Amino acid sequence: MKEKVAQHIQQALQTLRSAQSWPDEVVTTIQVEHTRDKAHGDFASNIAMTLAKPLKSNPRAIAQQIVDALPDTSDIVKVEIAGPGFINFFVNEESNFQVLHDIFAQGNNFGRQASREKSVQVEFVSANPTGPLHVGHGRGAAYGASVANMLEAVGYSVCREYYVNDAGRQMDILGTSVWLRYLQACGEDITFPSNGYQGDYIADYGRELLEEHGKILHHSASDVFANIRADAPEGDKEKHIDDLINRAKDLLGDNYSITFNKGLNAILGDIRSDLAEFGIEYQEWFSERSLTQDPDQVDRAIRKLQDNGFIEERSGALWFMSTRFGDDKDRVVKRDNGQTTYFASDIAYHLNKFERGFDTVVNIWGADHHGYIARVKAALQALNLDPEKLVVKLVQFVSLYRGDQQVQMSTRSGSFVTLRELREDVGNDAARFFYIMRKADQATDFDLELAKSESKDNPVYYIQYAHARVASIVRKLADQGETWTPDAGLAQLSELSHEVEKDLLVKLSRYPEILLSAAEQFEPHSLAHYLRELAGDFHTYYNAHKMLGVETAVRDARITLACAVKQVLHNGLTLLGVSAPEEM
RNA sequence: GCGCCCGUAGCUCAGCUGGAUAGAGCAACGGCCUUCUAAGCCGUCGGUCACAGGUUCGAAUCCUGUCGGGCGCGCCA
Repeated sequence: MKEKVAQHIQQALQTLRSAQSWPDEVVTTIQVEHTRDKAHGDFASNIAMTLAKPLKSNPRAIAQQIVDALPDTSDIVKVEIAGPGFINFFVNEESNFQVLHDIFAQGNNFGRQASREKSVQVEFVSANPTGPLHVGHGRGAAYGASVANMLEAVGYSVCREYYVNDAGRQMDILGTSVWLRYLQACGEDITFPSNGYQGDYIADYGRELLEEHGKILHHSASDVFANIRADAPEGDKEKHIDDLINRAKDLLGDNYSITFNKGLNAILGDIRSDLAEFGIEYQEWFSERSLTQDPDQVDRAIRKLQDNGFIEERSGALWFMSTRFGDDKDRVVKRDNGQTTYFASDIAYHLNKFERGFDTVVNIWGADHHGYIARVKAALQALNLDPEKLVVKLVQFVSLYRGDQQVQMSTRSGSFVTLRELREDVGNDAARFFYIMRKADQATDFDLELAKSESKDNPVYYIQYAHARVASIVRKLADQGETWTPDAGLAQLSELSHEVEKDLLVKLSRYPEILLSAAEQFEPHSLAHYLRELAGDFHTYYNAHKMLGVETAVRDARITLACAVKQVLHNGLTLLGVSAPEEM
């Protein structure tokens, strides 16, 4: 309907242009808005005001000209000029009912759009596989999954991807940590390094390693720690752990991969099942290590940068001159010891993404990564790729509260609340909803008590309750031996004449545009807010008007409206990964 | 110091890319269950949109500056 109004205005402008020879360069995008105040009709346009300046004329006079030139249509019953020059449109009552026909015709597809032949990749979570996901990752997971679902719903072909950082020093620290725990399980007396991974799960993997492989990885503590530089506080914890990593590689030889893979696979397996249980499925798990394996894409990316003239050698290391593209400082891609940096892998990874041909690449990163945006975009430009195709959405931190006490988190120390613990505590529905109900780029407090409370304070239950209430009405009707069908109801829509009913119809008709805008702006929170409002309008309706025990035509019409609300709540909640229960 | 996010009701937050008198929830207070789920509804109270300029028909929204808060600035990953 909004589009129709815009089209009418467009026609009027055409007419005026040809009749009065308005300058052709006077081209404005026609804005039509839903009015906030019913006195202003259903839709309003500010077109006359925006044209006032280029036409050097009074906005109200222009508005009058436009109104006079509007085509005749049955959709619009009244047009008014108001305020400084707004044109207000009053829509025919009947056209408000159209949305109900649409909802019943399209069902679960209502709000969805046909394929638009555009592909988008959404990469999210991508936490290092060095430990279980914690509550911070959960926000990225819920946000990324909702964004991906919404984009898919409005017609994009979506690839959900997890970038697995299975290379680099952190992974060696993990593998070595597992090995040391294994040695302890073998009975060796070992002081665990302060910089190793402390979590209990590492000790579990060590014991499992012993069960699975026996003593083939065993070496005496004295051999392991011979000539190892001291740990903190007397020594340097970084040097200490590096020495231990090298010792592990020396002593274990080819078997080093056993302990390395034990840690990687166990943790990655845990992450995958955690996310799957959270309702999140990926199309692609992209391994960082695969970039360096034949053919070496990291080297290739560096060579491309070199060919394009953006690599410089300084004191034995290779630097990418990202300052040429507005970055703060140049960045090392290959160290003087010949090892490539994490950033080099990232360049290769992004090159790979672009070569896969996505129309848009969306990276969802923790807010602490914002410094990377400039350098990655710089790299894309240096590779002759379009940095506009890369969209980086930052997800700010989550502070977890239990009551009024903040819960501290740290992966290394092992004292953190995992996503799994959170899910078990508050449930998947509350977790998914709470994570996305705030704008992603805003830090948020996650109140465990509130999420868990089955009370009116909790917005998840408020929305689900509205859904369950409709289901309950339909059940009740069936219990009474009565039947209702959408067709019967759709034939009686003229019975819907109350103001609340009209509000609900208008609200329902806005769902597709809310969804589209939420998807394209990457803002699931606006869908969440919409659902909250829709549920609220329904609760108001439910309390004001009876649906059962009234005359059949009225009953059928009202149940039809209620079921349409139920359908839209269901569609919206599904995209957010929240269940829509039939009863509560 | 530089960069990013932010500052809206007592609290937690929306505000649809510049529109008409600034919106929810919670908290506080007062009402509504012999009738479809009270996990609900109705009403009241509550704001100098951090501050100061600027842009224009019009600013919470855009620009500049100031103040205040959070985060990031490794040949780590």
